[in-house]
Amino acid sequence: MVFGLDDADLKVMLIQRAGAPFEGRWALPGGFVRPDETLDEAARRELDEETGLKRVFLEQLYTFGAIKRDPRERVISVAYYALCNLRDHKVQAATDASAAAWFDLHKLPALAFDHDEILKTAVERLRGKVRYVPIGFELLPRKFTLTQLQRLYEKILDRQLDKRNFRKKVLAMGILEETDEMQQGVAHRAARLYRFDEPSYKRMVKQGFNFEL
Amino acid sequence: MVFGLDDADLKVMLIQRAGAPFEGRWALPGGFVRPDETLDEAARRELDEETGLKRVFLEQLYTFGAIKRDPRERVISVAYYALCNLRDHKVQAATDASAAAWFDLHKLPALAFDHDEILKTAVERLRGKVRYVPIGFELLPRKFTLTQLQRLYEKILDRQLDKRNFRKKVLAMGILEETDEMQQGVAHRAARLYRFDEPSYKRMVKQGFNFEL
DNA sequence: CATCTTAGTGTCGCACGCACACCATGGCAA
DNA sequence: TTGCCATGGTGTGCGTGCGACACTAAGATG
Repeated sequence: MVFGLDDADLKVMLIQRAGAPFEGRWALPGGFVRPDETLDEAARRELDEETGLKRVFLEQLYTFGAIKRDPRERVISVAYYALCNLRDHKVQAATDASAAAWFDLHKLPALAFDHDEILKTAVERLRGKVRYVPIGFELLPRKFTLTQLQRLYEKILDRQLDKRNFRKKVLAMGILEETDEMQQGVAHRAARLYRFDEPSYKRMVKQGFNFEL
Repeated sequence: MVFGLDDADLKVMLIQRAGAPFEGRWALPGGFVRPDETLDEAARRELDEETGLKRVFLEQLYTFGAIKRDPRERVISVAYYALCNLRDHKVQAATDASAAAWFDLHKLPALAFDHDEILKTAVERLRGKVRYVPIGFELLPRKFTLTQLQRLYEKILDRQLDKRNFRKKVLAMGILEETDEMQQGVAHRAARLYRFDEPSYKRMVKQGFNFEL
């Protein structure tokens, strides 16, 4: 699964199946593992082939092994999910002619196979993980405003957060680096841009720091 | 992996390999998935076959897919872990003559294949999960004392906890049911036995309750 | 220059987490 | 029977972090 943040909304990329079974239905991108590659490598290769994305966050989710998942034959799927932002990474449609599109998580079509279940598992994982691991930053451009960050967390957690408390907390963690750049081209007061300070985050984790939002 | 609590220590069950490769080395129990069973079913069947355990907590952990994990051929392993207590469930050695034994997590031999890595992943998961999901109770007998519960958490989290604060917190959650039974056959004041109140825990979760220790 | 939109900032009360020490109980041995 | 020993069981006070809450600042636009 590829999750992306499109200014306002959290979206997932689906591709439309060209052949049977489930012809015309939307499905999660995927493919088969080759004998000479690890699962991680296979996931990265498929991601690249179907979306052109490289060097994004990618993590194994869960392995689905129901017997009749695929009506043709027994298939076991090791699901992975990736996070990216749609600004820095232009996502190209898959090269093999099948249609690809971003879908808002609240407006999903019926999916092929057991992909509804897989997607649901991924959203739960994302929702659980985003609170105590700073993976949310993967969805934002490298430089972002605090308001963007807050909107992101509001989307994922599905509830409103208080602006002052949010800023206070996230700044107090000391994992954001203030840049001297400001937002450009907005029709109101420009906000300051921040950067996620990964090295100092990692240093702090080693000393027992616990990210939590 | 099968984790068990043996009064004092958290242990894992290993079996000694009878044949090549890694003959004589200790390894995690496991086996192959059959065409007519799901992954969960396969995990349960193997667990039963190798330890006689039924109806215990069992959960998928992670899928390991490095290329040369098994020197013979490409094998992808979907790892599961189970929790049980060694009092209520008598664990019998595997029927197929291979030796089985419990090992303290701090005194492990070198394991076959990449089983060290798998086990390490499981311990991390257990350590992370035990704090916000009440799976710790799976390792205790159905009725247990608060001190037993505390010892368990101290083992898993690997640090000392304050008795008064621990009791206060865990009792305040309202997920423990006080029984009218007392500990038997101890050479000091007997402690009261408690039971994990799963129905009321589930009810509370539905209303937004968050277990956390 | 008025208006509009978002940026950015501080306080206070409360609840929770943590540190901390003593009496109760019951078995056992002298 | 009595003393001893080991563990069970209990409350308070302090500090910190969390959540609720509203107004001024800046910059673009017409």
